[in-house]
Amino acid sequence: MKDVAAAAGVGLKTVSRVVNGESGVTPEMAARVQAAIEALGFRRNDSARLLRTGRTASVALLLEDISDPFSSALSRAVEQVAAAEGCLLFTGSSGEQPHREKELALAFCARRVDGLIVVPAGHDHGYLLPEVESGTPVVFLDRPGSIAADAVLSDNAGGAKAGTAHLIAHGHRRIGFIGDLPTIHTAAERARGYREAMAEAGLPVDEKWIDCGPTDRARVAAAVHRLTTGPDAVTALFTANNRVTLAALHHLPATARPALVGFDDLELADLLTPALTVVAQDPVALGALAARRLFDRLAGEASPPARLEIPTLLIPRGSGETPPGEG
Amino acid sequence: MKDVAAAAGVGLKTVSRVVNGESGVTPEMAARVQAAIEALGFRRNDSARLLRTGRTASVALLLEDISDPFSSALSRAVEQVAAAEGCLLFTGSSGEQPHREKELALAFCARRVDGLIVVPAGHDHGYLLPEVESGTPVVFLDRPGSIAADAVLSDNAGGAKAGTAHLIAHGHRRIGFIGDLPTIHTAAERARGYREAMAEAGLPVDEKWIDCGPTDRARVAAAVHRLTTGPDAVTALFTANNRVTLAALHHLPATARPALVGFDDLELADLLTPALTVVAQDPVALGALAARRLFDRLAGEASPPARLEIPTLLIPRGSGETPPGEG
DNA sequence: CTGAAAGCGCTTACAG
DNA sequence: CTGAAAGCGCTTACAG
Repeated sequence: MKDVAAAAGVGLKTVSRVVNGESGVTPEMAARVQAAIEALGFRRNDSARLLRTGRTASVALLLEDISDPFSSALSRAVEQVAAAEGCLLFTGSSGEQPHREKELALAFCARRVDGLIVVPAGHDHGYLLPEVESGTPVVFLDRPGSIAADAVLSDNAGGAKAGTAHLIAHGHRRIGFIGDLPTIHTAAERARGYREAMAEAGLPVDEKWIDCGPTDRARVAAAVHRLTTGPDAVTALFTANNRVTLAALHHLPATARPALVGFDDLELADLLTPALTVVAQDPVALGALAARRLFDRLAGEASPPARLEIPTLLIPRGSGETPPGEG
Repeated sequence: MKDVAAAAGVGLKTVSRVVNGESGVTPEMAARVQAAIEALGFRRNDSARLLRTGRTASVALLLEDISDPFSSALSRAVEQVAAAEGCLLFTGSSGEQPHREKELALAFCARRVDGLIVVPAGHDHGYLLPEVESGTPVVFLDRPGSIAADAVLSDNAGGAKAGTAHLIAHGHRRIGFIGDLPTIHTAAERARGYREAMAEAGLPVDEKWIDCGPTDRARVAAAVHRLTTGPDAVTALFTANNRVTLAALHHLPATARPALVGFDDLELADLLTPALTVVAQDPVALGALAARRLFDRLAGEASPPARLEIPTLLIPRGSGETPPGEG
């Protein structure tokens, strides 16, 4: 910019004005500056500009794993809102590791992102307190955080309850629940919804029917096997997230399958035989709302932190409507 | 930082040294600075630091649509390499719109990202020339760009050729090809592979068998209908990307289906009836190689721009092994 | 071991 | 309409 000013024989401020399209520059002056800009191949350094301005026109989205379809759908929704606000988007994956979540979040804050959307991996977000206090808005997404800040969540309990009730309505009394690690908020909430539906129907829950743990194939396969064989086998299964459902589908016998309802929709769910009944989340709505909230905070919204919930949708397709003893 | 220096009664440089863990500070001095840092809640502003340093420790990945499973897999792979290099990652989606690609790419460059990985939406990348010349490495991913720069691609023609040859090997002579817009490089390459396989087998290609266009459901449905009905119906179909395959699966009759091979793997492909035979790309390898290449350039690698190709993998699962007239 | 000066590339306030 | 000065928050190069 200094070079451009020198080449055009004008002051720095005039170049700045031309670059920013500000008014109050004579056409001839502007033309001279423009010529110098092109001759030198000048391109404004936005990082420098933003340093002076105080904001960075960027927000960060901290996900569990961007390659997961749920995460990537969130990401696109956030990106769209950010773009409309003229903000660029940093993304990062914690891989469900609390130390990585913290490391990435603080790295984003050190860059002075204007705001931060976090899908929590850990349970202690005290490290974000100084950032929040110094004015960086934080919105938790998909799971609540441990500090006072907005949170945008699915109605996990309600969805699981509806899915379980759906199985009950189709005659099932012995229903298995295979979920994620109970330390994960969404997993705990979905288990709660399952229990609520059973309780409201007056059905006893055998604790052996509830199997929570990591979502790797082997563990889910073992759970499926344990729950669906033997004299005490369940007649229906509620699989509490997309990875569990996927793994279960791979390990369920082709014939004599229990009824199945999964939490989270899958891309080819409707083409399976039978088609898969799911409780679908709306990741686009979740991401958009979280981003909207973040920018509202940035715009000065000062109401107390809120927990916003997005409803889920039960989509009956076949696998959840088979009566017990048939399947 | 100035405040910290004042509070600790030391020079600015001493604070800088403590913050950066540089040696050459007496323990008592360091303790005093540390105390001031904590009292004031000081956190270093990396953006300012990086302005002085000349780099930004960030790279950008410009995708077609981050919510697409192929894109999000690329993204995770790139992120992993970037993280290992201590770089944060900007992501953005062009939505297949050239003007948006340009807008985003230039915005990233204006932030002075250290490097840029682009999945091209447009065909003219002349606008990136000044950036490349001024030292910002650019790597094209999935599709080549119009300027001299590294490109990391799948073996699209080879994969489509293998998939088509597979159908031929199973007795098909009338094979339909449903693809993306022919202006998209990958689509054109896959069509070329199809033609090559047919030619090598000495099979004539009726131009009516080749249907290229946008990948929306309606258009693909029409193509499927046109190709698979009437006296001239094909006995097999090659669907040239994940969206086309998905749409075709939804519109193919449940019975009397033509044999089917799809380009790109799908998450539940193995659980369909019949299971879906695909030519799988390796998005993780693609993303990792592109990122690797970018950082090699950043590290000074000065060889001429190269086109790097990742092989595809034919995965026979059932839908591509049915002979003609059975289906 | 420690710090005052200059500068990264821009903008904000302020004179002319 | 135009520009010189000061400053955003840090680091680099250099004295002490």
